[in-house]
Amino acid sequence: MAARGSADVASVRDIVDRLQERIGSGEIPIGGWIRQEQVAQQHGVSRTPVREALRQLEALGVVEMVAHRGARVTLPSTRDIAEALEVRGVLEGHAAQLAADRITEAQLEVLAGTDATFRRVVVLARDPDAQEEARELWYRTNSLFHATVVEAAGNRQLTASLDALHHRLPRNLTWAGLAGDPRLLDRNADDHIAITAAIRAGEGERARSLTLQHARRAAEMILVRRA
Amino acid sequence: MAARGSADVASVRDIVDRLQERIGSGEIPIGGWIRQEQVAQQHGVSRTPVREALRQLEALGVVEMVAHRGARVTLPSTRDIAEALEVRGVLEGHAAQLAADRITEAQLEVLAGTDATFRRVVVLARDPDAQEEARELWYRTNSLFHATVVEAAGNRQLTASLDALHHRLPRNLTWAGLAGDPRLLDRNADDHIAITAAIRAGEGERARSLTLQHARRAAEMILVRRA
DNA sequence: GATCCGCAGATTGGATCCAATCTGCTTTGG
DNA sequence: CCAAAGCAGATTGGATCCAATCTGCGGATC
Repeated sequence: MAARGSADVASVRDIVDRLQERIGSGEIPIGGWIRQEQVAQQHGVSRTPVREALRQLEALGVVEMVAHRGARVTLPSTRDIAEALEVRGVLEGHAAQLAADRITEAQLEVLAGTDATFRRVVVLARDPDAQEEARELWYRTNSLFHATVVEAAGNRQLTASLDALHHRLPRNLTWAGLAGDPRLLDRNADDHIAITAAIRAGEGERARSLTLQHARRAAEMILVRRA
Repeated sequence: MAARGSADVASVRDIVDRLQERIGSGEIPIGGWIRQEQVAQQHGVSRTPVREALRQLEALGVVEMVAHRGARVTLPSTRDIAEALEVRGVLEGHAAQLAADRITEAQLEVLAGTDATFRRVVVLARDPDAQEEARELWYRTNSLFHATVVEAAGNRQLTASLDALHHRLPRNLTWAGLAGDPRLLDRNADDHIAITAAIRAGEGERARSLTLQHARRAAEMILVRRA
């Protein structure tokens, strides 16, 4: 059985997934170097499959490989982030539009649930001692909301394109912009609720434009924070 | 110097590019297997860098690797193609909308040139002996048109997302739908010209909806052809 | 005291080697 | 004559080995 970090003997796919997790969670910091030998030992394999995994991550835009120096987690520029969020808004907007026609009753239930949770987060975030809990809850809820809309759109290529974009962006970027300002958080909750309402009403065009606006507002907050 | 197929000693990046070319041009057929040893010899390297290149292509969705059997060029399903074309329409539609605000005079010149060439192709395609020439010219012109619009949009993430999508689709797919029907080809030329006009007039919303319609028509033709 | 040079250690890139697995053909049994 | 078993060749997956290169540090030089 597993004596090392995770499972004994791992496939390339496993290594890719594990590294994505560790990068996404911040365990491996943005701009940080990834040592092949270290990853190899953690997974109980030689460097060969690790190198292949790193090449996949390179193709996905998650890391960049520098000759004879190694792989480091891609550090997106402010421009990259702004552009990626714009594209994300476009794709999610389209997903929302499709969802308005195709969403199932069960998926609408899920959205109703996230709406309620977003409201709870607004309240929770007022407590200075619950910031970490609020962040975690908001992040999970936000992920669920967007994943549900995209799933309801029922277009796998759309899902794939959005996944690719997300992997190129640091996680919790939006929360960094929301944190500390109750008004922004409140508006964020309103955005989600309005999108749900438009989808439920079958108003695709409105769902699309609300989603695009929502993404652009998120982008603004993030860029202001970084400026 | 190079005694072998292309350049002597190639980097992983070179191998990726070369394989993409050979897949895109149809030299390696869809569904065909890629032999590591063969590619290695053609590039004057061992199988190690070839495997890394194949892993990148796998991450890009260009090939799929089957354990102990090898890499084969991805065979997209009809559904995959339909969905990818839908997403492409959305992204290019957005690009057209942005282009309407940002396009330069020089880029508009290029579009004027492609418009003229599209008209020439319509005429050329009436000659049964010039089919191959027409196909080639249409393909080059179409690529230039879309590349120019995306470039004018000035969003690198949008470009990257579209490139990723294109690599997942067989080349010359649209021509396969257009070929042999002068009415469709004529309409295709009209589409491009109308989009150019909307961009030139700065009417972003119209450019967007025309582009989306254009993509959907292309999708329809392709799917009818495959059905 | 600052700068340049060069060497030791660390790390990667790629070649080669071997075990595991798959394919297709041949053989064997019904 | 057909189906199942088995064997040989081909091919991949991964481990290991070695050369090339980069980094950081210490000493020589001005």
